[in-house]
Amino acid sequence: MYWLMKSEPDEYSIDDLARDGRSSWFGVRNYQARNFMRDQMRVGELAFFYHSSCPEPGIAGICRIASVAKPDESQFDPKGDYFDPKATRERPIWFCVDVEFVERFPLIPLAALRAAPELAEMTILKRGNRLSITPVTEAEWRFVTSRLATRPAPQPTPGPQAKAQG
DNA sequence: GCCAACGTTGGC
DNA sequence: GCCAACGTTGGC
Repeated sequence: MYWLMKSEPDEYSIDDLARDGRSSWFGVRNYQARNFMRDQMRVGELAFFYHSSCPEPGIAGICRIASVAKPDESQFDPKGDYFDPKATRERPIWFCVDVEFVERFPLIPLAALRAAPELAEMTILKRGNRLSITPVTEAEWRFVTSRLATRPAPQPTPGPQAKAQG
C-alpha cells in the first residue's frame, strides 16, 4: 500500500527528515489515522510527505515506513503537547510508526494536485478531508511520481570522446 | 444511542 | 483571521 502523511513544516519538514534520516511519527491523535498506522502499515511501504498548514501546502517528498506501530511515547508525557491523561503504559491509546527519508523533490503544490483529473478521487483532495494519514492508490502514486515530481536531470556521463578534448 | 455544543483542521 | 467540515464530548 501507499500512503500520504501530513506534517506542518514548522513542526517537522521533509528537510528535518532528510537531516535526521529517520524519525518517529508521533503526535497523531485521530483514531482513523492511528488505525491506519497500527493495522495497515507495513515496513517498507512508501508514503508521500505532505506539508500542510503553511504558505505552500503540497507534496514535498517521499518517506518509507521503517517500523511497525508502537506506543506513542508522547501520550505519557504530562508536560508535552500530546499528553493523554486517559492513556497508561498498560493500555496505550496512541501508536506511531517510524519513517525514514527516501527522497525530496521540488514541492508539488496542492493546486497542481487539484489540477490533475487523474487525481480527482485522491482522498486528500476530497472536500472536508482532514485526515493526516490517508492511503494512496497505486495509480495515484504512479501519476504523482512519474508526472508531477520533477527531479534533477541525471548527471551527463562523459563519453569516451570527452577526455580527448585538449 | 442521540445529538447539540464545542474543538480542531487546514486552505484561503 | 475566517470559516467549512468533520471529530469528540458529555448530558440525557
